[in-house]
Amino acid sequence: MTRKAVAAKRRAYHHGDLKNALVVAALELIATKGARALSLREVARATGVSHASTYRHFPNKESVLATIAEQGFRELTQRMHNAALQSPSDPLESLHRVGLAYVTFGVAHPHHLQIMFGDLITSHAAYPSLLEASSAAFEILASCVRAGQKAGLVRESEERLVSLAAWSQVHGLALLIASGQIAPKGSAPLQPDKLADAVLNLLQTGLAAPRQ
Amino acid sequence: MTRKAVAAKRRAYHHGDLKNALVVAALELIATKGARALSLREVARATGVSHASTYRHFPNKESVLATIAEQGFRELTQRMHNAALQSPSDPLESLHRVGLAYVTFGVAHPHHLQIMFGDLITSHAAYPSLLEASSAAFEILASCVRAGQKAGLVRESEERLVSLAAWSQVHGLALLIASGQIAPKGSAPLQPDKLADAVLNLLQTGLAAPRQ
DNA sequence: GAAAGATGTGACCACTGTCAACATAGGGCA
DNA sequence: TGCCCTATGTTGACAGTGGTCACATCTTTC
Repeated sequence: MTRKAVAAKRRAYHHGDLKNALVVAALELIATKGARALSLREVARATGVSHASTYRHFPNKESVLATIAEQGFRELTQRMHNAALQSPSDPLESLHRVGLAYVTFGVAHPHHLQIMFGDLITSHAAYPSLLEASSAAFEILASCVRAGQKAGLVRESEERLVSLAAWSQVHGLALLIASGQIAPKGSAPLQPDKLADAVLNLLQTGLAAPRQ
Repeated sequence: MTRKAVAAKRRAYHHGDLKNALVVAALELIATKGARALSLREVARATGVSHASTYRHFPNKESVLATIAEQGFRELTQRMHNAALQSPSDPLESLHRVGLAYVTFGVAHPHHLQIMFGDLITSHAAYPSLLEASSAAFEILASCVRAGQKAGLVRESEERLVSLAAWSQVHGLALLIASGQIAPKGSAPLQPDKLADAVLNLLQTGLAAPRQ
């Protein structure tokens, strides 16, 4: 039997690698109907499998959400990493690009963001690999800050504080945009990326007016 | 019959003002078991009332959450308002205090924050009074920014952008703290308010190192 | 080829949000 | 006073959910 035939057989075997199939189906449903509306039974139905089979691959619903969150963090990390690479010689520019990448991700995948940061997952600590994935994302940003400090371009306060400030800035912006909580008064709907660009500039230079 | 007696009678009538009682019970449950775990039936049980009675006062579960979110925004507004009043002559200081108040609220009521900004409420637009309450909160911050600009202490970019930057900064920080997503590597658990203080200072002065 | 283990299934449980039919208490009107 | 109407609360039902269990079926291994 050729390797291909074996693979085909394994695929046919009671349903192929169900675990992945389930996650994929879940992602699809989430993208259309939102994270909160997700039901394991519907995922199973969409995959053409009985609802109980899910429990052969995940201990419970939360753990499939954790898997999805983890994937989200990994993609986010990837995007931020790529962004940082684009201007290796200019840490401030890197920081800016990384922030943009974060916001862009959030705008593109608002539901994913909800799973990653909402309260659907009771305790992230219960999923070590999830924790690790989210740390990796944070680490990208932190390393940009460190590089900037080494180059004398970023303020010399404790690195963790500076990173945290940058993180919460982009995090807050992404969430506000993703949850549609923007533009209180009737105003031209600014493009998210222009908005992010402007806010990130302010993050760099500060809100206070420059002293004359 | 005195007005008091009438009120007392109305209170006794079939259960007093159930609507409020339900909201109070819901808040209590949320504070202990989290927003996601809330069930209308449990709320009814805690109030000592049949499970369907809720539907005499709210069209559905989401609308009781919307009521709670609205209350949250009103309290948040109150807190920010008080904070701003504490240093009426110094807009930058006001801004700082308002930000602190926001974060403090989030730390004190993380579950409330989830209801206000999470995806439990599908569309805020469906609840005009909720929308109004959240705008009021934002408006406090915006007015601080305006005052600062008038005094020449805050950067003269478009006011909405500056407000948005400030908003997303405190919002992001509050959410990160509230969701326990802080301090990636084993490190001294900084006090949330000290953290907020430092981050808000950075917001004022910017991340970039001052030019020599 | 048989035993052992992994994977999928159907029946079942307790629970939920929501609805419709019914019960009851009070306010307004004769 | 007595009666009806309406607002409020109750009971019972329905469909859908997360989760568990004993059982069936396929694969691997010896």
